[in-house]
Amino acid sequence: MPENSDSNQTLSTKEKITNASMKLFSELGYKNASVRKIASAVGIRESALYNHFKNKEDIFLCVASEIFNSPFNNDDSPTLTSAQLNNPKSYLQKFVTEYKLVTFDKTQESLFRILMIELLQNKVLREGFLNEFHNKNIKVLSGIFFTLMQNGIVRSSDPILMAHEFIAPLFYLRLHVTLLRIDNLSTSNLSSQFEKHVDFFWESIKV
Amino acid sequence: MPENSDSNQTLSTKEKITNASMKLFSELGYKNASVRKIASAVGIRESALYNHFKNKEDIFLCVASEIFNSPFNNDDSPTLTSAQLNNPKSYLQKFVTEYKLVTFDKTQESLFRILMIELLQNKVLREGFLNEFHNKNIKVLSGIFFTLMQNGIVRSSDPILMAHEFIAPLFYLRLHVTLLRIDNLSTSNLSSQFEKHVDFFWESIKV
DNA sequence: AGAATATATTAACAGTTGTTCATATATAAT
DNA sequence: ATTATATATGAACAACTGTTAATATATTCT
Repeated sequence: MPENSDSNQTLSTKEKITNASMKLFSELGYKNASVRKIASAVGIRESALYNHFKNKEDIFLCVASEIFNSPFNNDDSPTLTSAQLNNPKSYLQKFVTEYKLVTFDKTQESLFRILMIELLQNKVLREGFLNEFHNKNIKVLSGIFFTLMQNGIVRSSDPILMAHEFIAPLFYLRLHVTLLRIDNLSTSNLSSQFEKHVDFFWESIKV
Repeated sequence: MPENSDSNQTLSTKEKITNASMKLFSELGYKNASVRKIASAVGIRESALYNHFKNKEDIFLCVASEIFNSPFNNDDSPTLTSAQLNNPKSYLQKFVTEYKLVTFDKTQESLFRILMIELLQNKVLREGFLNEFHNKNIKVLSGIFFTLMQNGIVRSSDPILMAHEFIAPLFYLRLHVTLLRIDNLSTSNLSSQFEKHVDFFWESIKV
């Protein structure tokens, strides 16, 4: 039996629930997204939810589990190839392009909203944020900057500090975009700032 | 009649309510901080709250109004004195010291938590964040960078971009500290990063 | 002193919450 | 076709929500 999750029609009830929950959690937060709201968004009664999930928290965990396995973390090669060593700025540009893509992707935006809404109230999300979002990025980037420093391509400094300085404006930008989009405000000004950041940063570290 | 708000004893009931509410809102968020929890934290019944505030939202607005009139925004002279022109790095250091102070201040931390918890769900807070937190800082800083550029003290670039690059790591750092402190984790590593940011940034822009 | 005002309490309200149960209706397996 | 399984429904539950009303107790004013 075809259990597709793609187009529209042949979605299993369980998938419909997670989709509707993702939307409602990202708009209302955990507490305000009641099981009745979720159920009616799916088109069933609230008691029917319990045939697919143990309870409300189970639904949330199912949605939240998607937050940290972004496409972002997988295809990032943690080591520099010699080709990338020859053009380090373009490597940073590629990183930022990916980051920008995630920022403007609809699904990733919903997940990011959930993360930000519940970040201060949910320990699991906090740990995921620090480990998967922050530390993983810092580790990858600081490794790259370390190599670049050793080869005399960028100025000598603390690689971890440099990674922090590189990632922080991207995160800040992503949050900014997310906030504007909630109120349907234009983000065209911010869109180009991703690339400008790379330019500025490269000017800051190139030797 | 002495209506002090300082030490401990002679707090008016209204002040007790706002204090308890600030604590509960910052720990639980708006929805989870019920009027009964607030009342019992003060030591009265929930109905007595309505002698001091119109409703729950009124309490929240009273607390939230403190978020954006931080000591931070007032004594910041928006123009550079000639003395500051002679030592521009120390001006940035002063800015960051202030930012760091606010980050580790207990009251400001509670208010920042409330802001971050409700940011994505409360339009007023979103607007306050963008206007009072972001735009005001960008305006002050970009003005300074503009002057420094004109005097050939820092490298030529977009002053607004430069302000963004300067403020983003500070915000990211503040969020990071806030998250760690929720779980009573050590922030000693991060504490020194504020100063390191100034050093790194100054190296990035000095001509 | 007594009158007036401010602030507290108890009780109740209507609505919402997450969850469970018995039961009905589809779908699949034999 | 009959049985078994998965999934839906409607009703109910206890707990909690913000808020109001009637009433009691302090505090302040004259």
